[in-house]
Amino acid sequence: MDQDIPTFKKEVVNIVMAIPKGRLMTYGQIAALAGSPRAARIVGWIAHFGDPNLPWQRVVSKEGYLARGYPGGVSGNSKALAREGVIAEDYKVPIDRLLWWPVEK
DNA sequence: CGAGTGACCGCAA
DNA sequence: ATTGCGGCCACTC
Repeated sequence: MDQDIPTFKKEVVNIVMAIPKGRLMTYGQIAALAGSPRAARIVGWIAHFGDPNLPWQRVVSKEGYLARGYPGGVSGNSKALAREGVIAEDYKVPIDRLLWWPVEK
């Protein structure tokens, strides 16, 4: 199907929207799945001007640190995650065991 | 049309 | 370990 350059953006949105509750994903991961492993910045840009309806709260940095531009700051992000059962300690989440992979076995 | 920015990541020194 | 820079795509001025 006319993937027609589905616009990297569309891919990112699709992936983020597919993140299950209680799971986390990193910008680099999403960017890589979208087609560019180095376009993590674009993912961040999309988060700001893309679709605010997507669970960006489940999207964190490589080490598990919450995003900076999130509405309310990391505090709002950590609270949103806590609501889903994700324990954010020191504005950081145990991504090591909560990191979700789409092709994950 | 050209340049700059952006919620990041990876490598080099 | 920390600091600094480049890179990628899309959008705004």
